[in-house]
Order: sequence, then structure tokens, then C-alpha cells
Amino acid sequence: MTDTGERAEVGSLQEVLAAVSDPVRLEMVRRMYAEGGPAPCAQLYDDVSKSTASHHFKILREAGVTDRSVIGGQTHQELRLDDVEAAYPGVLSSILAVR
Amino acid sequence: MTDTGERAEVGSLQEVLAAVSDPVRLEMVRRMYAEGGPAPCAQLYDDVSKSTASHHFKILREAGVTDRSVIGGQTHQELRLDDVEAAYPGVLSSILAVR
DNA sequence: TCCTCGGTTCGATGATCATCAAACCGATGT
DNA sequence: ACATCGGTTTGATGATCATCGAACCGAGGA
Repeated sequence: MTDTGERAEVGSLQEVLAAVSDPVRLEMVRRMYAEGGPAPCAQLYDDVSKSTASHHFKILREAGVTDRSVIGGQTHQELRLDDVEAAYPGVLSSILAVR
Repeated sequence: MTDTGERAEVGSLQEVLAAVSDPVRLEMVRRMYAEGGPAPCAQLYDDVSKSTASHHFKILREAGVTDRSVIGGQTHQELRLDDVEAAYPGVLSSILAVR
């Protein structure tokens, strides 16, 4: 297991909100949450191309919402729920609670 | 006091998130919240033109986040916090709690 | 009646952004 | 060594959107 990112700061509230306001990205976040740990990219989306997915992953990562790691040669994405909650209590958890 | 809108539904979660993910609109929402009731448009923004502000009000209204009423001839905007909370508990309140 | 004031609507412009295909890259397997 | 597989980067395209000025509109006031 190799760390790719160095525990970046969680982005501004605006950045976080903008990140999850896109339907494709919110679905990714929901699936990561359901997974409960590092998940291989491919399981986190359908209906968009690999390159588009990679683009969305980047935006989520830069907003500090997710983290990337490499496990057994494969890239995985993980939700940084605790970090986001620490920065903006209730925001992400209440969004995930919807439905 | 005249009602302009007929208690519209609160929009989808995506709509609500998109509405508040814009800095100008989030500031508007914050000021409405601070006001605690119907507030005249002019007090809810600076740095943008009247037409831009009106555009943002419309987006907030269509997302079900705010409501419009006319008091003494003047248009006022009001936050629909209770309605949004009923639809998506904790989402808007936790955003407003930031800072 | 005419003017002003607060706000909306219209039309246009520029920027941002989601999307894709193609090329690339690192790791694994043959 | 080569091919494959998962993922990223690049470059381009089209759509969405924030922004503005100007025209418009309804309500009061002079």
C-alpha cells in the first residue's frame, strides 16, 4: 500500500460544495462511502469515460474530499469523511444521509 | 404583504447544493439567515450588478431555498430554512454553521 | 402627469467546465 | 521482450453559466 497524496488540507467550503454539487461526483462519493475504505476507481462510476472519471476524481481530491492510494498496483479512491467532518461538521454527513 | 410565490417545492439535493456552491449566492443566504426574516434585496449583496443579483435570486428561488414577497411595494427575499431542513435535514443548517 | 427608485427581463459576451478520444505511463503477466 | 490492463494527461469541443448594460415595469412622490 503506497500513499500518493500527503494528507492535503481540506479545501474551502465553497470548494467542497462545488465538488459534491456535480451529480457524477456525488454518486462517486456515495459509493466510496458505501465501500467504507479504499475502492478501485472502476467501481465508482458508470456512464462516463475513464478520462472524465479521472477528471472528477481530481476535483474531489483537490477539494480534500477524497484521497488516492495505490494498493497492489491499482489506484484506489477513499472518502476522507473524518477530515471533512472535522473541517465542516455535519455538512458531508448530512448530504450522505439524504435518501 | 403580498405573496409572490405559491410555496414551491424544495428542489433536488443537487439543485440545492448547486445553488449554495456559488460564493455570491452563499453570501446572500448567509445574510438572509442573519436577517431572520424578509430582507430587501439591496442588503443581500455587494460587488455585483442589480441584474446579476436578480439572476442569483432566481436560482435560489427555483432551488426552493428562498422565497420572494412584496412588503410595502418593495421586493423582499427570505430564507426557507425550515422547508429545506425538512427536505434535507442538517444540510443547510450545517453549512450556515460554518465560520 | 412626470420623475425616480427598486427590481426584473432581455440579449450578448466571456469564462468555466463536463465530456470525449487519443496518447501515454507503470505495473503485471506471458 | 511484448502485450495487457487500470489509470492519468493532453487537447479539443460544446454546453452551461456568471456577468453586465440597457430596456422595461410597477409603485410612490413631487
